[in-house]
Amino acid sequence: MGKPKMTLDEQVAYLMQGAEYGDEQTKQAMAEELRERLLEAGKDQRPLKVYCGYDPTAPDLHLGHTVTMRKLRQFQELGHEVTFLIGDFTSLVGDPSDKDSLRPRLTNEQVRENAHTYAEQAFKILDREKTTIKYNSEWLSKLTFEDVIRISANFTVQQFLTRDNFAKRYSKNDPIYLHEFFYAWMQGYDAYMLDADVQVGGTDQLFNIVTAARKLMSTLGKRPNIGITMSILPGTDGEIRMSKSLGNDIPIAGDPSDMYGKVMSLPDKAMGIFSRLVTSWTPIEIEEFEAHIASGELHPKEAKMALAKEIVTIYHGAEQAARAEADFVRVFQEQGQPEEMEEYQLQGGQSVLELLTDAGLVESRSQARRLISQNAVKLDDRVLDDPFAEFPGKGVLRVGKRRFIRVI
RNA sequence: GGGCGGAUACCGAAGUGGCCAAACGGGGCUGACUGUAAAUCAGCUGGCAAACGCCUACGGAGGUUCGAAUCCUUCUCCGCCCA
Repeated sequence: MGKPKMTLDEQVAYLMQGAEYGDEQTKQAMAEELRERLLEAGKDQRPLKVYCGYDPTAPDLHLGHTVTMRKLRQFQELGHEVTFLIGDFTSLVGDPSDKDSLRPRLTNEQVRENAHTYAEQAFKILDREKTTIKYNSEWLSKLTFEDVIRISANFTVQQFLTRDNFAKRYSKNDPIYLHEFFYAWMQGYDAYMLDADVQVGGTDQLFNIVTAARKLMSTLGKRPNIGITMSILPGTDGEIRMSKSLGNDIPIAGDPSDMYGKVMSLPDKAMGIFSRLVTSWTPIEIEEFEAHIASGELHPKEAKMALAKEIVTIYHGAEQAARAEADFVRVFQEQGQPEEMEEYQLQGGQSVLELLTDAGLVESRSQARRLISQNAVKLDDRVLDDPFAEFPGKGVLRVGKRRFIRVI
């Protein structure tokens, strides 16, 4: 993979990068266990089996979704076997941390379709050739009630209540549904069926991976998997978990310039975590990156530009990334306009408001009015402040900071 | 099975008959400043309408009232207590 051979310790550092367990001891323990497993695998000349489960209900992928994919990718680079598990069965239950768990049940077709979208995006990061895609309904749907009871008898309610998410809700008298316990249960069973050496997930999966899965695996006579739980990527506000519904996400399918711009709008303090979670930089490179910023050698703006370029490159390629950067410089540093933009064919007699709506630059006429009254609409640097005036003519129309269209 | 409490906009959370498209905080957007950073300041944040306004919206369905997020009935869901 073009990466120089790493020593065992370097590998451990690389693979543990961005992992977070809430306490240092668990982290040390997991790192140590990973080290041993890597050593052993090396001796036996076998790759580790690594997997991460994905819920096929989220169709619009953003950078936050890619954190675990990056981690899988790193394992691939080091020659390990990766399974991209679609939780088609699990998604019927819904993750306890997911408030939206009452959403309508997806049809098999929708699941397949979402899974496909997911995988396609994932292959911008993962090596397609080295990735196995599986669906957990393959084994979960075959379990009998008897199987479930028998396995469940190895768990106590108290064990489940150690999960922070449950413990909190329990003490707050918020509902905890019985079936939610089975989310962790099923995840453990997946790990068992996949013979997983390593399971990757977000920190919100800590319990599922580290407690439930390990317990279930050892109960059923397998070696417990090692959990790599990744820090949660914050959104563009730099604080709160990236999420589409919070509006602070950076979609990965969108326009390269927009993506570049969104990264640039991150608070400086978020650069570290972004570099660790969503770039392909090595721990050493990241260390240098941060050291240079800290020492003042690298201006934070330059640093962020490098970060933005790196991230855009991953999804759109070097050429597009360079173009996005050039656009950014032109538009925001030199007050110019992007090199390329969509075009809109002017029709005679349209008002400013009509044009904005028709060109799809706004979500509603009300929003368009608001923007106009906020002086956010400009045609070639001239503010258009009357929504009902006839649209003046050809030129570059700009709405807010980043929406451009060429009116022809 | 019984008693009590609860369900509010993107999220959290006020509001207990008109002044409620709904306080406040977060998030988002816009403008100023700037490095599309932080900090700060100002504004906006359901839809339609040139406008008067109109429509949709406080879990669902009915009802009382000139008028309901607010009162009543009922249904769904949740929590607590008792059994």
